[in-house]
Amino acid sequence: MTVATKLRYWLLKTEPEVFSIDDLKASQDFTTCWDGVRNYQARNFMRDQMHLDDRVLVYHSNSAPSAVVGTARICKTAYPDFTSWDCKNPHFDPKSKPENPTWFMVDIRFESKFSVPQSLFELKQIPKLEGMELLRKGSRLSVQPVTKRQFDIILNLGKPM
DNA sequence: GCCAACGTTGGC
DNA sequence: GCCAACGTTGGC
Repeated sequence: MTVATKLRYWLLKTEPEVFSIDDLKASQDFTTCWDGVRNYQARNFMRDQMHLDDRVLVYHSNSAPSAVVGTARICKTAYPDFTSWDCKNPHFDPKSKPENPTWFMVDIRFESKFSVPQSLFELKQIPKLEGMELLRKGSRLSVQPVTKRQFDIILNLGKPM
């Protein structure tokens, strides 16, 4: 029996001072583990809903300007975030144990960098993006689902190199 | 640096 | 279960 898996679309936030789209592009095999997510809703999206080859918008938060800067793909589905039980890691969480992990991560692979980064300010001007989670006031979720339509609008405007 | 909008913790 | 206090995120 074949299981039909629907391709999904996501937005992942990262602070470029910590890990940027250029860092992703420079990573071994263009790939990195998306560690350090410590929010249950974000974890649940990663653990329960991300499929192989799902598409990702990469967003630079806490930036000048904050913007969607490129795309990636999910290249490994959820597995335990081992940084959570490393007491020397800044994302250490004593309640997460190897035998019963609290936190999960996925791997993503660089796909494209935008020649025209799509700043938060610009995205807010686009009526068709109304309702997008990223644009909601006070939105802090670092792993967000986006619709295909939202993804395509931003991809087209971003003009991947 | 400020502060609004969260999510988490823990007393009760 | 309620909610105040606290810590964090992230725009500006």
